[in-house]
Amino acid sequence: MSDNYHHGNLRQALIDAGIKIINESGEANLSLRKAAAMCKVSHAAPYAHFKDKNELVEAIKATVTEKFMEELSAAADASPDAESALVNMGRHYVAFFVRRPDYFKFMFGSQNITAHIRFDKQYENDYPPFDLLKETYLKYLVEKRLDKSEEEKETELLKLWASAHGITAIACMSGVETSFDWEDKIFSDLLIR
Amino acid sequence: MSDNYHHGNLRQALIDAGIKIINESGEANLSLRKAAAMCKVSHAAPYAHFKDKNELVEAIKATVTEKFMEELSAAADASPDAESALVNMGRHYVAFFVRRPDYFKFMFGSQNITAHIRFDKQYENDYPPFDLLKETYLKYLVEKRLDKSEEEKETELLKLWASAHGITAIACMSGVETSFDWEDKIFSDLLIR
DNA sequence: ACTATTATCTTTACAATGTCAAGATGCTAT
DNA sequence: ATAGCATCTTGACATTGTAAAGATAATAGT
Repeated sequence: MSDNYHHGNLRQALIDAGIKIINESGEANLSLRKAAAMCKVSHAAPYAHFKDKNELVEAIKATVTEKFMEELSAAADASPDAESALVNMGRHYVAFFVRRPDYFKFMFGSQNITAHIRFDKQYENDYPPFDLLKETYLKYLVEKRLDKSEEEKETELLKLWASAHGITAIACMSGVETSFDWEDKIFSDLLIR
Repeated sequence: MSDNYHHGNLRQALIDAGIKIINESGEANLSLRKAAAMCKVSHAAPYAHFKDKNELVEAIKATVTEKFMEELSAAADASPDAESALVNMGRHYVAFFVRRPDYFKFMFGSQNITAHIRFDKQYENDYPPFDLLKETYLKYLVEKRLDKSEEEKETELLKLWASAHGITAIACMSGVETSFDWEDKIFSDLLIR
């Protein structure tokens, strides 16, 4: 192939450029034209490989999902049994994205909310729904006369919030199918302990 | 106030217009100029009330959070004790956004992933990480010789995924503070039952 | 009541972007 | 060798965010 005119593998190069842009300056800065420029190609060249910007975005997401899968599989394979595989996968699920928060924001679009889990100090939370949850949870502990360690409390509160948030995220995804009303059961389950 | 020139409460009107746009055609379609047009005001008028587009977006988010809080508070207030308040809040947490998935997408940007929780039929999932989790969970059941109902399995699988996803989302938010390594504990906790 | 100040809004302008259309270039199969 | 196709370029246009300059209305101070 000639050096200038035909790029060789522009499609993959555009995906890589896109990932680089997202890593360096967030999704807001991702544009077809910038990705094209990084590949030293005209601004309309991407249209030979992607129908529109969204198709590039989807391709990038597919690539990230692939990497994600590799890490999860490795975690599962490295575990002696399924139980530890589950725990390990959970850990890597979190770790993969925590290492690159921009990926998570890109894939799932997380918000910038400041919330303080700790109980030992009074913090100002800027997300009232979390405050309410925290307060209610504390009331629950008092009512039930449960005496938990700082650590236990943080774990449980985070579990409650994470489950609510995670379930909501999943429920808002178009294709989730369940056969019964799982919500109630899950939230009460979380408290029986 | 004069009718044309000074709007009266343009700031709130822009927020309302923004919410309407998001409800009707998603966040991608939200633009300062459209919101301004809906308020019958020139395209630069919003700059008297918002520094830039992001400030309008943040104001809209604050409004949504307010409504969200109202629903959660109502749920808590209507509950006889804190335990049921927690369960109720969880239910309304989900319900609020499920009623308007666009709000959740706007607030937290959820993806369109198709995943099938059900075990009684073989579905094609388009999100491999979920498949892996499902498989591993099934292995776990076999290894431990656990015999659970379809309903129990679905609940538990969803709980696992939701927790992982929710914890990740929360961990990727900038300001979350914890005092210890909660991840491990949470994932193993979820299995002890 | 009059004027100065400020908040609000308009008009104009520009750069970045997504997208389309027309054409150029190089590859490949017949 | 040539026809057809994939790939890329150039040029154009509409949408958008944003800045600057000025117009208009409300308000405060005198």
